[in-house]
Amino acid sequence: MGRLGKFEIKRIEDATSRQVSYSKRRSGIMKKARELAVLCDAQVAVVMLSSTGKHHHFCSDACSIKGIFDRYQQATGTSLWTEQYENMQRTLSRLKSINRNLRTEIRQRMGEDLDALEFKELRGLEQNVDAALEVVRQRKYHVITRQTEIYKKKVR
Amino acid sequence: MGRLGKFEIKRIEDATSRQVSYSKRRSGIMKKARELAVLCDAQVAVVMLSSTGKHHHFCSDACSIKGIFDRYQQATGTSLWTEQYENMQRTLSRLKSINRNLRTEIRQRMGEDLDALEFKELRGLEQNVDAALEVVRQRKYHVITRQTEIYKKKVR
DNA sequence: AACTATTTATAAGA
DNA sequence: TTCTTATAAATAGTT
Repeated sequence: MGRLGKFEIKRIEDATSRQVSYSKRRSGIMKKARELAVLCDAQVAVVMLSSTGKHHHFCSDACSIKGIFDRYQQATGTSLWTEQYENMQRTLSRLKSINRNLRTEIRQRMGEDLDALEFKELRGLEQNVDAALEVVRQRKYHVITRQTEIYKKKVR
Repeated sequence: MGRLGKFEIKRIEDATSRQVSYSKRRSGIMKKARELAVLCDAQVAVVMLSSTGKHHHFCSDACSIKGIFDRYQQATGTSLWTEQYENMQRTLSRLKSINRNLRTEIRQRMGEDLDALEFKELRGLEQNVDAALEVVRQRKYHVITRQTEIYKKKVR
């Protein structure tokens, strides 16, 4: 027969009883959630993961858990995903901007898109490119010289 | 005195009663959720948004709603945010890679990091930088010439 | 916030 | 799982 007395809230050790309790109480909570949503015109979402790996959920309204959670986030001001998401968005646009600038710099170093530059900037760019040219040239000579020496050794 | 009869589950029209009911039933659901979590060793998350803009939640475990939802997502296989998130991650690393390459190109055009380049590449770079230098130089002369003309006109 | 008449939920048993 | 039943728990209406 029924319950014999008050009953303590602690983990049910017997696996079968635990599962039966889960099933019964789950439907109880779902019912309560639905009632609360209807009676009080509230939005309710319930998510449950059982110890056996099963999962169930209840969701008022148009049954979009994501929707309710997004609204919850907005309401609480605590951003669960939003913060991370917005961080990524910021990083992304920052990278894009840096990228644009790098491309512009390269184009200018290639002699393109110079219209926006003033005389001083052009002079700076010229000197910079000139110096770079000298370094590249020396490096080239260095490489060709070393290669020639290696070749001579082989022939010898 | 107490409840006089069975009572229909439909929106409570009286705002005060609705609010009181919300409050009472909310604590009821929270209690049930906690009991389920403990008794059945389950993970439970409940989120509620009242019609008056208040919000409450219950969460078993270490009280991370995000955690439970992430696990729920994993369990159901439905990716609510994951897909979007992974897309952004991909875009981000792509941009970072492009960025790295652009920086390398610039450094090489500045005469740095040339060790990795072979002779052919160095010769190509030299020719490219040389041509660019010529363009920049001509542009500089163009600008200085025009500026001088404008100055002469002003003086005249 | 407290009370209380009823309805509900549910543990244990079948 | 589903039903039954004894009992505990929840709660609508009232104060």
